[in-house]
Amino acid sequence: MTPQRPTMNDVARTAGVSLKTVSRVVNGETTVAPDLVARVQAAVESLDYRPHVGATMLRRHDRSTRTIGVLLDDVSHPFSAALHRAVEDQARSRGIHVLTGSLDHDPVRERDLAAAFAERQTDGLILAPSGAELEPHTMPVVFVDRIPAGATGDTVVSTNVSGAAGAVRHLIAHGHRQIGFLGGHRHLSTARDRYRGYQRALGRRAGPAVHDLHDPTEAEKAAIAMLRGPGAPTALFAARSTVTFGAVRALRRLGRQHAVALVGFGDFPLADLLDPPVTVVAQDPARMGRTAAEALFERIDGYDGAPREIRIPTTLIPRGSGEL
Amino acid sequence: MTPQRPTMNDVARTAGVSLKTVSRVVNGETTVAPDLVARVQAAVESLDYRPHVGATMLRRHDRSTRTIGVLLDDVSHPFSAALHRAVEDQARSRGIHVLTGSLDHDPVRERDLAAAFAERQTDGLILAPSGAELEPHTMPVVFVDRIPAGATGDTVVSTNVSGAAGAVRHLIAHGHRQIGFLGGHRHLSTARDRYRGYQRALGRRAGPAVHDLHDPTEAEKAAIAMLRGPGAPTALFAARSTVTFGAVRALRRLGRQHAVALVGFGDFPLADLLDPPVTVVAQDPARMGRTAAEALFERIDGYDGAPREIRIPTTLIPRGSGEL
DNA sequence: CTACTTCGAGACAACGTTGTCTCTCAATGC
DNA sequence: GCATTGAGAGACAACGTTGTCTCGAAGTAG
Repeated sequence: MTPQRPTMNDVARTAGVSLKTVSRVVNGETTVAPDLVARVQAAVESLDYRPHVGATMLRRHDRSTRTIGVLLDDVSHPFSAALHRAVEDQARSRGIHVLTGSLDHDPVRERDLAAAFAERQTDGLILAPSGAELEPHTMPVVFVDRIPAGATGDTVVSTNVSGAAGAVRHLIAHGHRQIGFLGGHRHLSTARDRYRGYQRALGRRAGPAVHDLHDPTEAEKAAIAMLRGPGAPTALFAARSTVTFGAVRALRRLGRQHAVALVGFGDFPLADLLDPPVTVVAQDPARMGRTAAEALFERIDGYDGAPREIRIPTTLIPRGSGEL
Repeated sequence: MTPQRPTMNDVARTAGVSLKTVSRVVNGETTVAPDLVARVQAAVESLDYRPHVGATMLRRHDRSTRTIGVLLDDVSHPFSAALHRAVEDQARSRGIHVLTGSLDHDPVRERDLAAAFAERQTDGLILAPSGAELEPHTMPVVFVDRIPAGATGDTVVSTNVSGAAGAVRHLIAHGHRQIGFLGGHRHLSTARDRYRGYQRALGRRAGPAVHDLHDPTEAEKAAIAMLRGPGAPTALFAARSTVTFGAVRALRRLGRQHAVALVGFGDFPLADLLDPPVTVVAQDPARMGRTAAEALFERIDGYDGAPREIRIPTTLIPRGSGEL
């Protein structure tokens, strides 16, 4: 037998008033006599009554759920986690709840979760797209970190091209001419843009490049091969933090961490405590999340302008590894 | 004028069938003639019809929302983030969505968010308690990481006492007799338990102790003071990872990172790349999240046994800093 | 003292969907 | 050829709540 939560009718009966009066009290209307209010509240307490959200939504014509969805690569990854947190803070200030999901770069998961959130009628979605064909939906969507392949909507990204170019120019300014590139999956716009920045800074002097590196282990192997190969670079540019970790390990392994320069894209905790401390182009995931949330709320509130592409600046943080 | 989503009635009209037939098709009942199914589906497509969740819930007597809440200290903190991710994975395998919230050790926020989730009728809650008085609620709750002050429910925690004791015994085994303790807020059960483990391992030989350290900066100051003070320890035990960061910085600042031993409670990325690599007692946040989610789902499914306290073992990972 | 206003509180319908009942029509068995 | 069955499809009520309408009582003005 199910516990059967009490309804307004039960409350009305125990309080000895009409159903509608309970409704009024529950909704804080002022047109109820004080003693009745007290009786109703007592009954609500004693029965532990809670309004049925479904019925309330139905009657109020309220399709808004005061909930948004956030779909990121992996909520346990520091970048995604910081972004998520910033979105949550923005949402909290508006009394809105946040549903989360990790996509792991899986297009199927992306499509399914986006559809599920649409189905559950979240009021909006913040999505780090990895190339899924999204079902068309009416709900507002803001893309973060990467530019989606097909769909249109507001997009919040780092200044990937100029950030990467700045990193490489920094290496050039420190005398490096042979600079290697280690990058992530090229089907993601971030990987492509950072490579473009690298190329832009170097022109025809572009050095050896390895793409589509997935995790630190792969990156470590690629870096070792590059440093042992012909035309070995004197400096490395690592286009994302997992690749940076692999590069750090590779240099350490070869005992060349003080001989080969390294600049990574994306800051990470303890970068300043490594030996040498790692120079990075820092992104600002918190600001990206905040900005994405603001854009989404504007859309939810009815703003209907053309899709915007908002670029969040990156910052070069010289720490030692890039100034060798 | 509101966009007004279409209802089943609209679909029925455009498909030229009865309301109920649409309901049957939408719910995948098999007692509908194939041509009607096709007509209805076409109408659903063309109108972009989606069932009204409120009405569905109402009619189905379905108070379940297939959603759980996860309230942790800070979803951008690696420990919370890993735990969150594990919960999410468990939930996904059951087709359940996850609402998140960061509490920042704020009891008001804890109470408010727990109440809000109860209000929105999540089916259950996973909570890292920090001492708020929770309103009584009917929804199942599983506590993680810390043991709540008042409320009762299943609890999933690390083996804090024995883990801390093991860390300290490890230092003792390496010849240390004067071991300092750096810990977090004592109103949290984790801080108290880890201190108890420290005391248990040392008995009356317990060394200097500083409690209630909040962030790396505070911890760094405290460690420096301790190492400069009278009876300076030859080894440090840092009871949480933010404190460990501060201790690492302090030793580095004093140039004593190869002279004073350090064991931290809680693993962190790149610990193995520092100099010296940091020995830790690793927790298993992913397993804690998985376990908590399993416990919660059992409760949601109706299990009604006495509250359980599940302890997830910790693992000592010697890396160098504790073997000086 | 009457007429008019105001205010509190209940009756009733409606929101969009699904469970149950009923009806029709065709297929089946004897 | 008639009764029986069953499957497909519609009519209707109901879920728990809120908007609207109504009604009675009390207050106010003339």
